[in-house]
Formats: sequence, C-alpha cells, structure tokens
Amino acid sequence: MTQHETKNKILDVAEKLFAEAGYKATSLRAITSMAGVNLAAVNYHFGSKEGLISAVIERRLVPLNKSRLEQLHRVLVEAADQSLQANVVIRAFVEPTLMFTETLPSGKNFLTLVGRALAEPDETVRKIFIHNMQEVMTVMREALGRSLPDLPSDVLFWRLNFLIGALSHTMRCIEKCPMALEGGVARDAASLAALIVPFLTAGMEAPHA
Amino acid sequence: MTQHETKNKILDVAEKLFAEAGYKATSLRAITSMAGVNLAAVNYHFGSKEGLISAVIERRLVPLNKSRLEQLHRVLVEAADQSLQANVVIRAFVEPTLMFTETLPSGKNFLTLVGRALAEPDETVRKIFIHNMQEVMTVMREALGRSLPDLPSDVLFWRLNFLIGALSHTMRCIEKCPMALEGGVARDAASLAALIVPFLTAGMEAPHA
DNA sequence: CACTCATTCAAACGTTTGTTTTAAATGGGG
DNA sequence: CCCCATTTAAAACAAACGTTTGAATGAGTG
Repeated sequence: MTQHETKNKILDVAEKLFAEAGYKATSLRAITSMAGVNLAAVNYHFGSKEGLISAVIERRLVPLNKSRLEQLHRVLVEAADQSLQANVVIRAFVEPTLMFTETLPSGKNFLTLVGRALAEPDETVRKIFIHNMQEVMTVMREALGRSLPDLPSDVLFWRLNFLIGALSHTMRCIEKCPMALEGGVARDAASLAALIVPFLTAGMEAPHA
Repeated sequence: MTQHETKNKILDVAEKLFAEAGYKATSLRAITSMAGVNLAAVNYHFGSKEGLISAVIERRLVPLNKSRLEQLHRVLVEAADQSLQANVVIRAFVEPTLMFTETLPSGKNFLTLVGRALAEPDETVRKIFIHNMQEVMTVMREALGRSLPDLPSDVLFWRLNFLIGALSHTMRCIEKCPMALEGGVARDAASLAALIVPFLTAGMEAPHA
C-alpha cells in the first residue's frame, strides 16, 4: 500500500468513525484496524490523534469554504450596484453546504462531523473548526449586513447565530435525524436547501423591536 | 454528610463538569474529588456513570418540560375558539427555556449541557434526552400545526427542526458563544428571547413553494 | 448498651487509551 | 541496483478509565 493510499484510507475510516461515535469515543485502534493499516501509522503520518482529526476536518472543510466564499463573492459582485437580497446571500452559503453530501460518497459523514463541531465539548476540535470558519463567517456577516442595512449590528450578530444553529442541526439531521417525529419525511439535499433558505431568509428579514 | 447532601453535591459538580468538558471527557474521579466525596459514591448512589448523567439531565429537564407544557396548554386553552398565533406558541416554548438560566444558579451549565444533547455523539445521552422530550415535542408540533394550518406536515416537521437547531445553539451560546465574532454583544435571557422569537416566528410563517 | 444497616472509605481490579520503541520487511524512485 | 521513506508486526509504556470489593464508620433503633 503506497503512502498516499495509507493516509487516505486512514482519513476515510476516521471520518466515518468520528461521525458515528465522536472524536473522544473513537480509538486509534478501531480506526487502524478497520482501515487495515498498522496502529503506528497514525502517529507516523499525522503526529497524533489531534493531528488526525485536524486533517480529517480540513481535508473537506477547506474546499467547502472555498466554494462558499466563491458563491458569496459572486453574489456580492453581481449586486455591486443594485440592492443585495438576503435570500441570495443565504443561498450562497447554504447550498454549497448541503450539496456537499452529493459531491462525495462520504459527504454525509462529513456533514455530521462538522455539524457537530460547534457543539463539541472538546476544545481541540472546536478550535480547529472555528479557525477554518473565521474568514467565511466574516464575509457572510458583511454580506448579510449589506442586504439588511437597517438591522442593528448586534441583532445581525445573533440572527447569524440562529442561522448557524439551524443549519448545523440540519447538517446533522441529513444522516439521521435524532428527533425523528412520526411523519418526518426524508429529503435530498436540494429540497432541504429549498426548505431552509426561505425559513432563514424570513427570520433574517423579520422586523425587530 | 447526609445521603441527600452527597447525592446533590455529586449532581451539582457533575452538571458543571459535564457542561464544561462533555460526558465522555469528564471522569468520575474528577467529579468525586471536586465534590469532596468518595469515588465509589457515584456507583453506589447512581449505579453507573450512565445513571449519573441520566439523573443530571432529568433533575432539571423534567421541571423545565413541565413548565413548557404548562405554557403550551395555557396558550392552547386561551385560543380555544380564536385563531392561535405562531409567535405565541413559540414564546411559550422558548421563554421557559431561556429563562431557566435565571431560575437557578447553575442554569447556564444546564442549558449548555442540554443544548449539546442533540449533537451528542454518545447514543446513551441522546436517548435520555430524546425520551424526556417526546411529549413536549408532540404538543409543540400540534400547537404549531394549529397556528399554521396551511403548512404541509413535512414542511412543518423540518421547520420545527430548524427551530430546535437555532434554539439549542443559542442555549449553548448563553454560557460562551463559540463563534464570537467581534461586536457580539452579550444578552440576558429575556432580551435573547425577545430576539429569537421574532426570528423563529418569521421563519415558521414564511411562504413555502 | 448492642445491634442493624445504609453509607463511606481506601484499595485494587481489569481494561483501554495514546504513544513510543523495537526490528524486520517492503517497494518505488533516482 | 540501491537507498530510504514507508509499512509491518509486536511489544511495551505509563496513564486513565469505570467498576468492584470488603472493611470501617456512624447514626438510629430496640
């Protein structure tokens, strides 16, 4: 097995097991044995378990955020002179996110993993995630601010948090909805995006006291 | 130290440490040493670590859900003949939740803990939480359905999930917002509720395709 | 006082964890 | 062909984990 194959096999299995059982509860022995590689390979290639989770997250989050930034910059340029609509900004952020499940076979695993990152008690994981989200969050905030010029800064801040909360919960629900009430119909990523964008847009545009 | 004191001291410390570091990463030794009790006391009084987290959650979640159900039943009765407004239903659910921080000194710890429950990778914790949420979620769904009679069942289902996601993220943000962008102003529970209710109401009432 | 029994205690149990260290085998690129 | 990064197997490491045990404690009761 070549170096490239070994590293990728570890990343694939780790992504799957981290998504299923969480970072803390997944042992390196479970990962390496399922990947069919030696236990020492993780420390050899990634330095530590922390290096592994970092690599697992960044392997997919960097391209995803690149895609989100492209979409955001596109709608910002297209609306350079005209008014920028909130639903356009929100769609630019949400669609690359949810569509990620269909870009890769392991897309659902990754969305589960990263959708849990903000709620992760382990500071290690949270810091890796937040560090990678800094830029796109700043741009997102500016874009939303431009589309909602009458919204006070701190109201915008909290509504952006509500948006992030709703979206990250939805990302976790794609693989398996934890609260499945009877009659909860599964949705593909596209129709889920079509459902959540109007919800978030209305919330962002809601009147405030 | 009486039995009552021992059990409560363990519950208080466990609530705090579980909120800070999560269920898996918090050891019984850390809990018992901080509580000033013997290590074996946990297994003696709660049977197991799982029994402890169950007791920690239910000690506060049962009264909280009782309060939420009271509010929901109240608004359902008051609007028995007239039309039921979505913002009234949402406020009946959200306000007891966020106000919980001011009912008890450890309210923020508990909200952090339970706000993370749905994202918890450990199936044990998730099942305890979901089991305790079943009834109030059913009532909440019925109430929202009555206030939004034109909303298809599966759209209501997903929007309720968006609501839960936004609220649970907010619950975790009360103690410490993980994504703190510059200019993020802290809010007390009351003004946070006043911020999130219009957001969620507009989202629930948004037009759908 | 003696007895009871729930509670507390120190100590140890067996298991699992991440990590490191051996040494030998492997195999692709210069 | 040979070098060297890589892979492997095996073992050991110290540390931390949840749980169990059996003796000590001590307040309440007859």
